[in-house]
Amino acid sequence: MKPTIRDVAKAAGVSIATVSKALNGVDVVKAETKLKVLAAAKELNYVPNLLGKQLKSGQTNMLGFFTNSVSGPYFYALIESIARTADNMGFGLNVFVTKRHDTIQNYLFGNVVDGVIVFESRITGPDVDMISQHRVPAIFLDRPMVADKIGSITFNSYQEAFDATAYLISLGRRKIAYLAGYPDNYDSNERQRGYEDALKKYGLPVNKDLIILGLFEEPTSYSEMRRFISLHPEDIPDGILAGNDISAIGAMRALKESGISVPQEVSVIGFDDVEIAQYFQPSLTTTRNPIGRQGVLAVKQLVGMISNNDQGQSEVLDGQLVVRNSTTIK
Amino acid sequence: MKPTIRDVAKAAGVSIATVSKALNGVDVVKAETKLKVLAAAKELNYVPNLLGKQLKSGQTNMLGFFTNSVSGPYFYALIESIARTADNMGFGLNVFVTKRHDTIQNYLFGNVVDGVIVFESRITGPDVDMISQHRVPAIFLDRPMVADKIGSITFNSYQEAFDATAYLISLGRRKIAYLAGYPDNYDSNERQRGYEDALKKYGLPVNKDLIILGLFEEPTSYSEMRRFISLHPEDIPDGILAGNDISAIGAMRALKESGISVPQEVSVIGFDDVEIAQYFQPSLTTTRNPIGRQGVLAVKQLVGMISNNDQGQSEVLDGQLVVRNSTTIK
DNA sequence: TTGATAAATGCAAGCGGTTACACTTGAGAA
DNA sequence: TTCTCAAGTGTAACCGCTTGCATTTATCAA
Repeated sequence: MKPTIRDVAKAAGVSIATVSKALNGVDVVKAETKLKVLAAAKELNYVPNLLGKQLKSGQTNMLGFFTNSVSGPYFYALIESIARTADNMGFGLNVFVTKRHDTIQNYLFGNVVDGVIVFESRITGPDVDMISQHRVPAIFLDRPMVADKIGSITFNSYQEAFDATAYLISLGRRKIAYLAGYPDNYDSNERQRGYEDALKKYGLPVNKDLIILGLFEEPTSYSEMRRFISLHPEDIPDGILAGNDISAIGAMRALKESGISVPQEVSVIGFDDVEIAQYFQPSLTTTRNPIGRQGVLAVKQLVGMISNNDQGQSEVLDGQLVVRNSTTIK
Repeated sequence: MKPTIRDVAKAAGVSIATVSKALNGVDVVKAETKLKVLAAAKELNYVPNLLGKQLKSGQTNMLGFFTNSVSGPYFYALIESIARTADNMGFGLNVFVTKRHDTIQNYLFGNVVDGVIVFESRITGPDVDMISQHRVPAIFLDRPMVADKIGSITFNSYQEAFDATAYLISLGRRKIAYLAGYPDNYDSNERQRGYEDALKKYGLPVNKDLIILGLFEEPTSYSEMRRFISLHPEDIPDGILAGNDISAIGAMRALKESGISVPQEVSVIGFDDVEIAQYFQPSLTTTRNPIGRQGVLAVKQLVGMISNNDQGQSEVLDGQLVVRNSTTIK
């Protein structure tokens, strides 16, 4: 059986209280005793049961990451930075990809994490109320939000889309499509809003037929793009603003297969600047979103709320257009 | 304060034992009482503290995933399938990306997970002994391994590399380079062994100069490939077996920049068939490794060990060559 | 009505730790 | 020698839950 603190106490010939103090560096134990305890612990390969510790202390030193998906390069860049930062700050990371709402609740409020990072559209209003009520510090990544012990780190999607669209227009593109993401996704909608406002600003018509539903995924973007091309063979746009990079890649594949040249006939812009964007042929013009920074800031703000009782705040990160070879002047 | 089982008991006018039984479906409680308890629990927004539960029951219903990296498309495909399968089987997932060895030990043996999936070269012999001793069920993904309550799910890297190399030879390629991964990585070494054995089998020389260190990463593969080209401009290989897909992509980028055509002058084969391989231009010939299946099987075997006391076993998955446009006959 | 039996419920121990507080010990002062 | 006090150690309560077993209540036959 796994040794407990009692086994160590017995082996060292002291009480469990002394073992606890010796092991946790509470410096009231005599140096000699401490050595005895340490030796006994090592001898038995003792590793403390964290559950006992956590139950007693009310802290788990664990962060939760709740998400509805973990697929796509955006997410792995995000998880990477969250996991690494959490580790650096002395926290472990729990990743929950469940779709079951009751499971989410159980983990969210089951004292299994000290705080949560949320990218999960199924966590809605009532849940947020519960989060407040249970006083679980939370950071939202998929929408701006601020309340007691609740904050957010989001991108400036509206402005980025506005600028990217304006850039396409400056290249002489006049018929620009938007490849939308999930219908109720905040970023996708903000990007669409920025796209439409830019069109208006420069006197171009806003045409709902040019909104294509790519759902942030390659296959969908590819097939919807193909469908669009076959439906309007004479009426191809000369610019595409894709909801994210992988979506842009799907669109470009469809264009290529239809013999339409990128960037000459159609210029394409993505979002995020995920790793593959620069390696792709043609390399992708995109808005670089500081994904890694989003993860870092999320963890830092969260840990601040947990450890220093900080207030939550809504931070908005600016992206930056990176011009590569998928866009050119018309 | 967060309500506890005592609060619910008080509100429902019963004992905590009854609350526990009512809430956990132990069907000895009277229907009427159960209703009262459920109502009180809902009224108070009661969510049980999982730590108490876990400490008492000795089960956490959590799986741990220990890895040294989470970057690259291989890992996110893996995490995705692990997380999803774990969820389907009623387990949560803890992801540990820490480099700190003592942290690994604390989490690994701190009763915070019921079993672990390991892709982490820093977990070596002594740790494995500890794992056995602490009786933590474990699955290794980065090396074959079998012992009591320890199993593995790996790829048939040797055979896959042998076949891929043989395929390049069948296309008339005679000077084939191997773009190696991490030096002490099992898969990378197995692939190299298969590559070398195929060369020997078909009477081609094995030349250590043709082993290029790509480290499984795009930038390294790109720069090492460039370096190779500039050092031996007259002596470019006509085939490249890359340690993984992203590495192949790096090599192709370098070749393209040097004006060397793929697949005509140099044919390139990757490993894994990650999502991007099919979308890339030229689309990548590669060995499809069932990454998703690796994750699924890992979780299933692990849960079998946890719940049914199954024996650990070493499962080896076969890959399959997928021919696309990065290879052609010479 | 009473007793036997079954159905519900409650008491209390215990999971493995931490920690307030009480206790023991020994050194130095009176 | 006796007292005081600091240093070191130990006792026991507690964190929130589950569960074996004792106890209470309900049911029904005699």
